[in-house]
Amino acid sequence: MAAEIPLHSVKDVLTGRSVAPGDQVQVRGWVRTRRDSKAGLSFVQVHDGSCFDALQVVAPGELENYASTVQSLTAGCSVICEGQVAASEGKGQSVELQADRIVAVGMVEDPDTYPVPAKRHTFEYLREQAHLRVRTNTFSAIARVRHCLAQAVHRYYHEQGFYWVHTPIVTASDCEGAGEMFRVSTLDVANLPRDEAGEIDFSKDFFGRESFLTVSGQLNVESYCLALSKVYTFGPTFRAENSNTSRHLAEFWMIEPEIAFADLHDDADLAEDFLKYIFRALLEELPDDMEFFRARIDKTCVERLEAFVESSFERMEYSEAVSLLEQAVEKGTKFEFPVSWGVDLQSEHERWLTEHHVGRPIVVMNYPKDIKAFYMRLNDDERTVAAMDVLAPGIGEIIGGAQREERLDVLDRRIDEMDLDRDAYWWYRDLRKYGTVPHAGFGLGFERTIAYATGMGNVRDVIPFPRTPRSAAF
RNA sequence: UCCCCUGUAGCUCAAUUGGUAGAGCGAGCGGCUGUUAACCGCUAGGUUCCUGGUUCGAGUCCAGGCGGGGGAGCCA
Repeated sequence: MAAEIPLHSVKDVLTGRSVAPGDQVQVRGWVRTRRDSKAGLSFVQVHDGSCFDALQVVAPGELENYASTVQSLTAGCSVICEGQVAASEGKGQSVELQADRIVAVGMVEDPDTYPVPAKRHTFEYLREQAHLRVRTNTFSAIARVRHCLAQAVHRYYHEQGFYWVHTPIVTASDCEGAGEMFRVSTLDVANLPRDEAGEIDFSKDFFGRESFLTVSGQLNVESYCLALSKVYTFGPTFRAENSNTSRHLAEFWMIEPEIAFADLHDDADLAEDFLKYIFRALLEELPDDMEFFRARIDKTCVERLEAFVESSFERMEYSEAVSLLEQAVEKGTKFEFPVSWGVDLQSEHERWLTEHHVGRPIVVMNYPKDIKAFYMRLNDDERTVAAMDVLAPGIGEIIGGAQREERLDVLDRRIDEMDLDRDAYWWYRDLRKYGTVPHAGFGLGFERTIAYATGMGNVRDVIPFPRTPRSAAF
């Protein structure tokens, strides 16, 4: 693999950014298809992940390994190609590579059983081939979108003066209260230590107490917020809920900003500005990939995002949402579940609001206190808390957030009302004793965001190796 | 966890009232062509998810299990 010939990505060659027709270049990648022409040449589509399109490599019959190797190339083979960049004689691409050397680095040992040949596959099948599905158009595009959005998240917060805080993955307290948790233990499950009462003795466990994988970085990040003012987390989150839906994963990534000296309206403003920023970045940076999603996955995804970044979120009080739904019922809309003030909105209600009533994302604010978490700030009406959900068409709840209860006496009252243990929250309560301030934040599900942006219908297809109940292959 | 649907060739699916397995795509070979969802021909490819039951006979009917999908709940 001598290096006299400069290596370039497929993207370099196709965009002409650092390569011009006539240049000698080397390109490395994987074969998507090969088409032979008995005029004595073959066309090999080579992709390397650098962009959506593959590079057409023209292999003349004069290559010394033409018959022995080039004509045996099939989908999935890895190759190194050297040659001259040239304007294409055919339709479908502006430039191509006129190869004078093609090295097969790794052949596909049995093309008949290669799991992802160049043909249509269902997403369900490709989930079982998660190690190879990224070689397809769809999944390589998803990988690039995921990267683009992740980079945009960090760039946005960095530019806005936020600090990225690495909250712990392992949590040794059970006070997070956001759902079922995965236990982390080094105890021998076949021989558990017991105390005198016969209970499992977790003091013998690795951390000297029960420990779990985090279900949210929020409580921890609040402590950093009350010193650094603007912070966020972006990392993996784990929920052991037995949820079997297209929008739940047992392991997913969540972005949780937290801002000090801020109320619920500041929180909603941040959510809106933030989402617009990352979607604008996606539209600008990956037009080819987004065009693919528009053409093959969801015809409306691009116009939806374009409208999203130009319009403002609909904002609505919970009470207003309930009366709208009640009016809809009076006018004949059928819901499976009844609506009345005090009950949580069902999926069908959220869908009606965001898809049917306003047709774009909507922020619902100030929910009844009895259906929300203890740390959400009690409003002056004493019956609602400063909570918000951002609902998106097709996905449902994409953001859940709140202004936090900063008053220790009210927080303690709420902890007691919900039958929780004040001592377990001692350090969280400390934050209210020592220089407390109004503050707020939210959690954005990263996979739901990607699904919304691309029109992909299942979050299992926008994370490389999905973990769901009864499924942790790969 | 609950409700509904589903499991046949590498993949996507057919198979009449229960009667002994078929197509397209993919793959291999050949033909044709600066090709590009290529096209034409030929060939290979099956423990019909598993276990048990009914029957002369089960891909088909019944029971249980396992896997997959959609919806609900929980939530992001």
